[in-house]
Amino acid sequence: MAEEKKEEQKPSISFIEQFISDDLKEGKNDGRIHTRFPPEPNGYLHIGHAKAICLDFGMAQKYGGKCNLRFDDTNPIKEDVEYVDSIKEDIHWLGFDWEEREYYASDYFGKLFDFAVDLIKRGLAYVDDQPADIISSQKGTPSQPGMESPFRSRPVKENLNLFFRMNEGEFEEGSRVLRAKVDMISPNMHMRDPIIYRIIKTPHHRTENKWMVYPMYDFAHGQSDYFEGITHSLCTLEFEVHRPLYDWFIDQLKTGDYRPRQIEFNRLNLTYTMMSKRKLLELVQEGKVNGWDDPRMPTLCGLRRRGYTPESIRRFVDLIGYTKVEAINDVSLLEHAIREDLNMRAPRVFGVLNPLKVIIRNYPEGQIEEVELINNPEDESQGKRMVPFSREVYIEQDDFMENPPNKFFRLAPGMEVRLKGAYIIKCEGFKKNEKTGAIEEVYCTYDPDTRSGGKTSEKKVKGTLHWVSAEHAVDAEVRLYDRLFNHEDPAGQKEDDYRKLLNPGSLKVLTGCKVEPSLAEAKPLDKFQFQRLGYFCVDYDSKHDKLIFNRTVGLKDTWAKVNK
RNA sequence: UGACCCAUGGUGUAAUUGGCAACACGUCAGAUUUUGGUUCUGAAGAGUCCAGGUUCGAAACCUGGUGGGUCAACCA
Repeated sequence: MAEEKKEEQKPSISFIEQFISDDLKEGKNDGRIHTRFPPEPNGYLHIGHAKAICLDFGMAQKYGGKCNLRFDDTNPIKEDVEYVDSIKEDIHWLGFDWEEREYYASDYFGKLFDFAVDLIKRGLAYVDDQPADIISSQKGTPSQPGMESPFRSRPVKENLNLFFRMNEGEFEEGSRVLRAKVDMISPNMHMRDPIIYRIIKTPHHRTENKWMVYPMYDFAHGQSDYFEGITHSLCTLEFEVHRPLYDWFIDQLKTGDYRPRQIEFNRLNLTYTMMSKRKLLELVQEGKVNGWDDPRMPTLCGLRRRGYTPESIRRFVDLIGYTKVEAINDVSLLEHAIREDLNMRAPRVFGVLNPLKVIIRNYPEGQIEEVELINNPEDESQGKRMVPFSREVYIEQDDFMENPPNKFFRLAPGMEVRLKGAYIIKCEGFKKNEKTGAIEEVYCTYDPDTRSGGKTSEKKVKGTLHWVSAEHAVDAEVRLYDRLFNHEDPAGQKEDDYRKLLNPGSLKVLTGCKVEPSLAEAKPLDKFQFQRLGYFCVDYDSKHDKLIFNRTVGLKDTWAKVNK
């Protein structure tokens, strides 16, 4: 029949992918695509980097090209192998691989030095003896042109001599720099005779003491791309104004038609957190969080420890897209991505965070039944498990109210609920601490005919609770995480110290939680859904006799919403 | 007294390149449910920053505004 079939929504591609596929169609670079991910090894990767990684590796993958990993290690003062290792680990964890193409800007120090010498010889670079503040003031401002350095027309021979001696270690750090001779009155500040080499005597983590002069990032980055045959240099928006300078360098360097094409895209920003490496480092150093992998951190290692999967992060990145608009993405979209993933994968278990003892008075003392529970209703292949049931069980404190409001489908005096997978129980009474008002125990009876799966288990009740048999329960610590900052955009608040915006309640540690016995052997990073509560992940600190769970994210809770 | 970039529901993105503004998240209803989860159905919410212009037709092209961002490290 002529059924009007819905037009399959063609997945739209980003403007970057559009450029790439156009270039490919036009046969540029012999139809080759080669990208690179160029981190500086001076900190841990965060989810913002994940956005770049997914693009760099993703485009190469999709169009049959390659993606290099290149460490932009041009500043030995800030960089360290510790970071090199963590960066490699995080990229692999995310699901990408650079094969044997692990490069370093420091691999090109020789070539870069030769290029600098070449520029000097061609009268396109000179040694400036002035101190930093003078050079800086001569640069002018964005709205005022700069002034030429008195050393700008120094003879080639003298420049050469000085530059070599700079590298011999003959001069103090800061006493001289090498500058490219471009244009001091350019409206683009980056073109005003940028410094391209400076003296640094701190040993480099890879080249050690071989060099006394180091190229600036701007003098290393574009050329490194060129040396590696990169076709598409994808980077974030703030490098847009650097592009003319990179082009200028490549113009001096290139011998044929080939040149990398730089395309800029927007950074990833997330509500209630920040991506500034410097500020994240401060949070770590000042003990505001417990290390780079604190589950509240937006770092990849933090998210990993929190229980996020690489799939969920890739999915999230895919959802937010790449544009030139500076955007702030709602964390709820990230949370949606991890829920969506874990819903399919995480086995369901019973865990009681704030235990309240229920005594089933008509259940035989000493009797234990094993009840069968489905591990994951979304995935039959995950099978079933047996969970012990007995006369005394723990339920959640929130699941009992002495004076319940309307539509409270849980336990209250005279009300019936099902203990999931077991029986329907009815509340006959409770013990209350008269001083504190705390409910200490709840007394119930059960209906033996209502066992789940049994013939008469058709009986309907409004509420179903999770539970853990008191005698079989395993103790656990549970760490509940909330947003790190109270403000949606803590980094955007210019005046205020971002530390004042920290959420004091971002970590709550619960002890004495009760979880079902099947969890006793859970290993770090194992993920579960604590039924009716959320997704939880075993922490690295967890031990066989001291289980620790991190809450990745709560389940959607419409009851909490109406109850507000 | 500058240069460059940007502007589409609350948020993030689309709109096959000039042809009925769509999707996701979020929100709100309802159905299903032995998870107040999931799933399913539906709804509200922008007329595309503003003003002109080109065109039969503009979110898109042009001009001028407005608003936001980036650029003045011997950082990357």
